Amino acid sequence: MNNSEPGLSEQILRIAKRLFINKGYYGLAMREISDELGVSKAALYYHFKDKEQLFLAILQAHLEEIEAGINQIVAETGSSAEQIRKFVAYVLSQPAEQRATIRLASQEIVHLSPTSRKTFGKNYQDKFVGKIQSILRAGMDAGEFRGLQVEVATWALLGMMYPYFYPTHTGEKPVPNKTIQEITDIYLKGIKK
Amino acid sequence: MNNSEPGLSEQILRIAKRLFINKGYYGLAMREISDELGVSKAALYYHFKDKEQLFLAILQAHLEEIEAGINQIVAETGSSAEQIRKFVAYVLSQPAEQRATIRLASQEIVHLSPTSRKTFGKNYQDKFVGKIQSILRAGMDAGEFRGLQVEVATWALLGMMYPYFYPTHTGEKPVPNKTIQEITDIYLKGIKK
DNA sequence: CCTACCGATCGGTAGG
DNA sequence: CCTACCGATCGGTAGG
Repeated sequence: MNNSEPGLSEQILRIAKRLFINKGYYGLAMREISDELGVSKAALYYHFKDKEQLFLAILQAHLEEIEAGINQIVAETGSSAEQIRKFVAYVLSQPAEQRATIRLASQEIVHLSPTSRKTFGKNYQDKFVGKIQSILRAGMDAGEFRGLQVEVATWALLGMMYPYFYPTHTGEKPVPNKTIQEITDIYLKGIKK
Repeated sequence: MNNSEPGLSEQILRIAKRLFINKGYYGLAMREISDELGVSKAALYYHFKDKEQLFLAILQAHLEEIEAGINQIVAETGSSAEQIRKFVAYVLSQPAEQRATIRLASQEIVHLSPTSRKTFGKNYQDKFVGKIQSILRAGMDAGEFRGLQVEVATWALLGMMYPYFYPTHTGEKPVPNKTIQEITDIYLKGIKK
């Protein structure tokens, strides 16, 4: 028999994601999640081994979403500059909570166990940062961009988007198109030959 | 009689700063600070009302240091582009711990009481973000930079430096001069007319 | 009475 | 999945 209900695991992930974003890893008690869901705290531990694994599941799901987005852009789009433009638009057009999840990851991984940190760090590099590096490297090889240190160029781009990953910065409102365009213009103008 | 000893208050601030950077606001127990200093935990509460006030004192001191640095640059330097160049060099040439303090502030203020958050937020704007805004606005008015949204241009600059505020990113090593130069080049090329 | 603390313990809460 | 709990540790404060 198919279960048409949302499934508690998914509900936990959804609520916990919102709460982790607003309160941080240590700032959120497991109790708050169960209370909002109207279940016991022990119920959370039935679906997730511990707090760390719940947190990682949230980050992992988000990482795979982003990876899919980037892969699609790279597959569909022509020039490296156009790929960068699409990438920035894609990320900054996400709802505030999705944007905040990227910040959550880079901000709170220090609080995880060395093993989890290493595993997630590798995924973060493979599915996200590395993809951007590849786009930039291709653009440099093609003579589209200047010959910069690829890592420096990568982090310059990610850094420019970072302020919009803070809920306090934009509130719950979407990033205006004009802002997205100006950010992209500054960056591309800055790295183009 | 002058007291030539360092003074416990200053020692607390120094140690706590390093620990807050590595463990975050909730991740650091007051006990850990007192243990490293070889004093009792109660001694901390003699010098600082509570954990929040200790944390704020650290951020406040750092903010005033940065403000002084920016003020000096603005006073000494000619063109807006040159001021930006000096500002980036000044911030990224700081030791890793100093760089990490800026990240600490923007990352952990959410965990403070609304009153503290508001007060510090105003100072952060007045002594740091607002100063950069002024430089960029002056550069735009003088026709040195393109006509961009000043806030967008400000956060693009701060964002580009942000990755170097993470200890994990550069380790304890200083930011290489070549990297500082490339970051500045990308940004200035991007906003110049 | 003051300063600069200490040893011990308070009420609550964390993850499990 | 729940009720009923645990070991430990948290920030903060008592008297002296």
